[in-house]
Amino acid sequence: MDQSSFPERQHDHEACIHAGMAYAEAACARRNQRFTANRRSVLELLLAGHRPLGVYELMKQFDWKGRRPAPAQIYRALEFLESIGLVHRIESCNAYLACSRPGHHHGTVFLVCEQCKTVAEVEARRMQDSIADLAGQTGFELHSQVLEARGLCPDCASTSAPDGTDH
Amino acid sequence: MDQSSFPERQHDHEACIHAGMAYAEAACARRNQRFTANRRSVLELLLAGHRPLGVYELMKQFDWKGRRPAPAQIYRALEFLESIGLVHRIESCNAYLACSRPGHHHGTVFLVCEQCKTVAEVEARRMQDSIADLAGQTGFELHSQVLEARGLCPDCASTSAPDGTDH
DNA sequence: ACCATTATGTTACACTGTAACACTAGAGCG
DNA sequence: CGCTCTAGTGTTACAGTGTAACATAATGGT
Repeated sequence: MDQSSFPERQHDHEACIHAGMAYAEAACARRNQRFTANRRSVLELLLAGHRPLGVYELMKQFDWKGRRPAPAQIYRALEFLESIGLVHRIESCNAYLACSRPGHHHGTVFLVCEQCKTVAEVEARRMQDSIADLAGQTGFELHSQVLEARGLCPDCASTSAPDGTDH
Repeated sequence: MDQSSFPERQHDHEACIHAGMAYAEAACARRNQRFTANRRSVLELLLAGHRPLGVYELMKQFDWKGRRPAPAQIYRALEFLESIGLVHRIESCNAYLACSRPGHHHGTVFLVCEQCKTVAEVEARRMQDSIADLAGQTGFELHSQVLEARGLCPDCASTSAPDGTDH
């Protein structure tokens, strides 16, 4: 199998952090909203973590004048970042992930590795179309979707089945 | 639009409760596992509720010799019922739903109404195939999927846009 | 009857999420 | 500059979700 096509392997982490911060600046400017220290810190932690982080994890990492913020602080930043498409909530993890491709966050599927906890975000127009068809056929008015696959990323799949009988 | 095809409209509630209980009996017998009072009660509540119920809701409804069970009690029953495919966890609701079609619970999508909270469970082989393809192409070893659509069921969509401009 | 296994009853606690309210920083304006 | 309005913050308190651990009870097999 061509594991090199797995998204987590081919992206430039520094670049995506930078792109994320830059996109956030631009998006806020465009909407006349403020990219405050609080929001900036949460986004930086998520971009650096590069996997879904729970709110407590964020709180612990939040080195903030010697004190720790309350949950509400974090949730507010997350809600804001989600609203401009820079952060996704991964429902099956109760955790939040920085979007790796700001500006292209429509109809994506999250491939969640149950072992190393990394998440790949892949475009899935066919699934998007399928679910829209399904809604249309049944008269359901679609607002949003939760599309998450759980399993093992190529790295973990190969190490947990090193004899080659990995399927 | 043909709203009569929306699954929630065309099923026989009494029959699905009965089928669920009967299926549970059979599944337990087949596996030499016990269908205890605890498990039976939780399944009955879920079948009767016919929408996703949180653990606290279940606990409150659990009229059980004048006392209330602790969460662990409920979680144990839910875990068991999920393992034999009679209950699904709806991730985007943090709640549990009795399977409306016991024995056919593979590759289904849940259509969650954000207004009346009902959930329709529809077969979606195309989405199943798409996600399997996606995993195959990227070398991801797929274990399970979370496929949930959020929006308005036909009833709620029509009442919230009675002038016909519902999209 | 005995033992092993499975499930229950219970306590306690950790994580996740929200409501409410007082306070502060910025933006707009006279 | 000072006033006012708003968005965002800092904080407390609490509600909901989920698990660990351990003692007890019920069942099944020999």
